[in-house]
Amino acid sequence: MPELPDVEVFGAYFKRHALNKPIESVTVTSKRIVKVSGIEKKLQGKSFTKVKRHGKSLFISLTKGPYLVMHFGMTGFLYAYRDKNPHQKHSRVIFHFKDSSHLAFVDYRMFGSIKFLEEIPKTLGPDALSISKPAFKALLKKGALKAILMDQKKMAGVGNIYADEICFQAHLLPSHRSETLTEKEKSILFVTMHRVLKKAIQAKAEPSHMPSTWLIHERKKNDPCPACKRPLHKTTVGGRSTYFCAHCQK
DNA sequence: CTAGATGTTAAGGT
DNA sequence: CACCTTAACATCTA
Repeated sequence: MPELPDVEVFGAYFKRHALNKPIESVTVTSKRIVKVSGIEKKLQGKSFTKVKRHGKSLFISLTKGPYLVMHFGMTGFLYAYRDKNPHQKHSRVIFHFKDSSHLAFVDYRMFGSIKFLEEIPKTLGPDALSISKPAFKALLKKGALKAILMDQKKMAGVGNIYADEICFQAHLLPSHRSETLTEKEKSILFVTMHRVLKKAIQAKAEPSHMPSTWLIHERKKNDPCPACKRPLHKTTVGGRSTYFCAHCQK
């Protein structure tokens, strides 16, 4: 679930529920998630002052010191609650604020991570919503189109679900070799990516709020293409399960 | 019971 | 060496 649009929504949620509140304590239930030793001491008494998203990560500024960086893996999300609320089943880290509210980092599969970093790591490419058109086009040199869209080193933010969606709406096959794309197709791809990500954010990253013409609703074998109703195909591209319409995408 | 699932990364192969 | 593919991680569900 957590690709760029989802993490953008998590960022807004974090802002609403966790910004500028002194931290009373931190509970770590799963050490695996937290890549920082002594996180409790490092956060105690400080406040989160700013959040920015880059790709699929949140970079959270503290009163002082490096960023607290959250990555949500495959199944991570945030959950805020007050004293009496029951907390989520798979809370791995809980931030307790002095005003007696709490924010839980929930992640049943534990592929998420929380760490401290001084800056955005160089292993991450430019954010998919900030990258310029020429820089984007320059990435489309070699390899399967979808693999490039998902490569976080080249460009950060697009994952498996939205890569399929972008290819579908751009009428291009995920397996399309990028070296054979025309300039025009590259432009269409760029514009489509931007539009898909923006709309997904407007829909709060909630598929049920996205147009029924989107591929995102159809991720079972033989589901009908939202455009032409022919059955979709399933393959593997870049090592990930991929859905596409052989009729609508070239 | 088995296979597969939205991500990342290390390891293996060409 | 560069590039691509696969396995592993932990847990749940179809």
